[in-house]
Amino acid sequence: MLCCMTENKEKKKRQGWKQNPEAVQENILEAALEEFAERGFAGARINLIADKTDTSKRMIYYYFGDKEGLYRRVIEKTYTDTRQGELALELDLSKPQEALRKLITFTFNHHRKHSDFIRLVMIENIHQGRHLGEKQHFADINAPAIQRVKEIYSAGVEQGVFRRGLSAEQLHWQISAMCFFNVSNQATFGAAFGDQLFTPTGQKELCQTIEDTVLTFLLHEPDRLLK
Amino acid sequence: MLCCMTENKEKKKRQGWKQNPEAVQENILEAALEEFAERGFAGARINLIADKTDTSKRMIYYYFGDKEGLYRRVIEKTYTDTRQGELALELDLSKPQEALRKLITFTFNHHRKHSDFIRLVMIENIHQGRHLGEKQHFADINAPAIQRVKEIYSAGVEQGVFRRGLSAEQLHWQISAMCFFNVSNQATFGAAFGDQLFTPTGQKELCQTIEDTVLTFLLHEPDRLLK
Amino acid sequence: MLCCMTENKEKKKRQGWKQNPEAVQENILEAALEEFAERGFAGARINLIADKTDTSKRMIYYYFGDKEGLYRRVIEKTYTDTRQGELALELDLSKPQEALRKLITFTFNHHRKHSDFIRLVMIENIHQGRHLGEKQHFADINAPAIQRVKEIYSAGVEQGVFRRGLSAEQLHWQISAMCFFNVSNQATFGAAFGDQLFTPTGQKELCQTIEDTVLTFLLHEPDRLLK
Amino acid sequence: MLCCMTENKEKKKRQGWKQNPEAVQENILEAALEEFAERGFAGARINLIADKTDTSKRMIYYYFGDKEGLYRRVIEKTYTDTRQGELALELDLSKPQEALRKLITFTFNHHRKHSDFIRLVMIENIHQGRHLGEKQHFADINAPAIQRVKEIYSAGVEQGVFRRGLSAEQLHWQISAMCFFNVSNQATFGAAFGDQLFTPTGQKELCQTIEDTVLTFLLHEPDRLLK
DNA sequence: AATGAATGAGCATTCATTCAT
DNA sequence: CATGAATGAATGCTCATTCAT
Repeated sequence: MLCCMTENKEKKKRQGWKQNPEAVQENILEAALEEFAERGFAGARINLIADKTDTSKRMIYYYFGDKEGLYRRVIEKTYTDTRQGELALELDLSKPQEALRKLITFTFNHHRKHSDFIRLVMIENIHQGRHLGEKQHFADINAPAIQRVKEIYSAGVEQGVFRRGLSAEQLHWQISAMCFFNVSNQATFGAAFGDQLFTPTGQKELCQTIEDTVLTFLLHEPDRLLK
Repeated sequence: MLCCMTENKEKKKRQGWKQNPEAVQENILEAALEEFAERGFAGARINLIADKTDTSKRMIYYYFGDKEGLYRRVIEKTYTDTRQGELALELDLSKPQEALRKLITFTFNHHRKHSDFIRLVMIENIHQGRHLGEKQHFADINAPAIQRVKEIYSAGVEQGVFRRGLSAEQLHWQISAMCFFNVSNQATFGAAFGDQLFTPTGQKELCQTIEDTVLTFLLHEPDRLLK
Repeated sequence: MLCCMTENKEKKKRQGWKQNPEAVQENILEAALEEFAERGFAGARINLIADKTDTSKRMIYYYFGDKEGLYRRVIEKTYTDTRQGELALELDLSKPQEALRKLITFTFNHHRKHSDFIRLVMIENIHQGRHLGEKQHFADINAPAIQRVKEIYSAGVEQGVFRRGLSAEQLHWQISAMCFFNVSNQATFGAAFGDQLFTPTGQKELCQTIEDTVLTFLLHEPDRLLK
Repeated sequence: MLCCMTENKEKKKRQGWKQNPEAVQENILEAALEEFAERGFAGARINLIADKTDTSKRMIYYYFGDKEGLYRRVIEKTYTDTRQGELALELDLSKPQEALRKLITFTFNHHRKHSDFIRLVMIENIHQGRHLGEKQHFADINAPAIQRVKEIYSAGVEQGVFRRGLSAEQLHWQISAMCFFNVSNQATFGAAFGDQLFTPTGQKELCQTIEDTVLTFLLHEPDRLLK
């Protein structure tokens, strides 16, 4: 009553929006995103999520069933938000090289700014993708990402700028790999090899390098006569 | 009746190596590696680690102090083992292109085979590298990885095969990024975009692509006159 | 089989008062008082406290946070109860000597009857008073004890019965010391010097002696011309 | 090996006196006294005692059997040392008042200086004197303490200075009570009623008061005609 | 729709103690 | 005499979850 009861923290909650189920759920999802991204699924604490919320622990169970249900919804929301954010980017397909560089720069910066998303993806990979929900639905959410690359690549091939025979999927994979790794593995890579790559100028150069790498690969036939 | 059984498992333990502290520690570390890699730090259960062991839970605390101490030692061991495994690879510096392809193939396959290592690195990145121990020591362990690339690149430049002005660090980063991502993000990438990349042939092509990408980048000056 | 039983005791618990947080806390505090008084802080076992309770171990943590939090509350409650018990005593200030004897008899008997309180005070002194909570609050709880003595002494001085120049604080200290020691050190004193003082008649005489000692001190100027 | 193994602290131990069983035991007893006095029986940790020692934990078991055996020996030693210390005090029985004041001053200061002894006695009282060993032996150790008072009192009565009919036992009890309580309850009494009594001057006055109290009681017949 | 009270199962950790040499 | 390695049994505490209103 007076002292402890760690589980019932007095909280000054904005009460105005009560009676609005969707807002309450949204509010819970935001809190959960933070917590899951910071501590992983097992490390996250329902109590702490509730504390970050303007509602109570009981409501989490009311709306999401259990911890896993909440986590699933967080994952889904995070992917959806991310892909929707990407759709806002406008590309000029008449200049395929420029478009591709723009897409890479965008992805690079987007991932840097949304480390919560990156962390959540890592966490979900540790869980071997068990919480991605219905496969088809998940695929649908993500389809636009490849589509984007495909449009640019096709335009480039049509204009005779890019070489033929490459798959948009692999191109997207290359871009993803480097833009993702840049954020996901910064801690260990920096500790192992120094932080030069992660300074502001290091990052600018790295982004440039990724663009150059992908573009060079699109422009030049690889040499397999080894020396 | 049922409740206590977890701790009393009749275990057929090899008793021969008792009184051999190093073997006992090694045995614990192996069990812990599995468990941490599978469930993360928070999700790992000391009891389950002990069960995989030929000794008891008590000995874990005897030798490693607490869960975090054990985890730290697992991380250190995993990195050390990995880097030492890499040193076994012999490269012929007189043929830089071939050497680089060989290094990439090796890294690609090594990472695929050691998904425990990959998972542990991901986990540690989620923890923001808090358990890597003394920074200098960790850097020392990892230094050879860059050194390898530097030797190949320097040889290539000297022989006029590779273009000048690139950093070995960035090259290592590129290779790492793609070989690591291939394993670390297989679950989410596969679910989002299909498993073609992760079939046996898909993987063969992907490895080839990584090699081509890096080599092309080393051979051709990038085109920055955008079209 | 046997090993888990301590926690699963079939206990006939009065269920009527559930959902009554204050009663539950009170119930826990009583059980804890017994246990702490009997075994000290370190020796007390949360499981045993829970067993003496009509609720579960979990509720101890729910309401008191941890063992120390519970102990703190027990100490506070014990002091509060004791001081409040003392306030019930009615004293006739028109007869200061009688009033003082009555106060001493009361204190003597009170301490004998409440050996739990005495033991808890000893335990807390061994812990060097670390759990007494906010100093001012603790002082406020105890203030009435001195006030009582002060009233009697002032009345006695005004009536010309007691000599001037003594402090109520020291008088309270004298009374406390002897009434407390009588209970607190009975075990060792009895073992060392025999149990005569602790038989019913021995105790009656001892109480009388304490009264005589304090009163004689109040009536007669001490002789410091040593012989 | 490298990091934890909390139980095997590297200790720079004076090795010179090894092979001397009595010195080893003495060394252990001193360490144990500190630890038991500071934390009580249940709170004391065998590991910490061993750490304070110049020998190992195993030796504690070798010489003392178990924790309780060690504690018993500590109690016995403490009482023995204390009583022997008291025998050093020389008293002039031709001046009984002076002798008694001297004895009280000595006891008062002795207890202040040996708070370890006081704490251990408190602890043993909490354990209800269960570890005092053979009763007769313990009584023999303590007998001199009363004897001392008896000599003074008898001398005083013979010289017509002290009134007749009092018991040396009670006198010793009075002195003990106040001198003991002064140290044992300083923490709680100070917190409850302020620290004035425990400042250097406060203590000087308190000692004086104890002397005055006891002597006045010895010189004046108590007044039982209450007013 | 909402909530404070309640909880069983299990968690990391610690303890005094004994074994093997 | 001496010691590093080993251990069973508990200990304090936490977790996600459900009850009762």
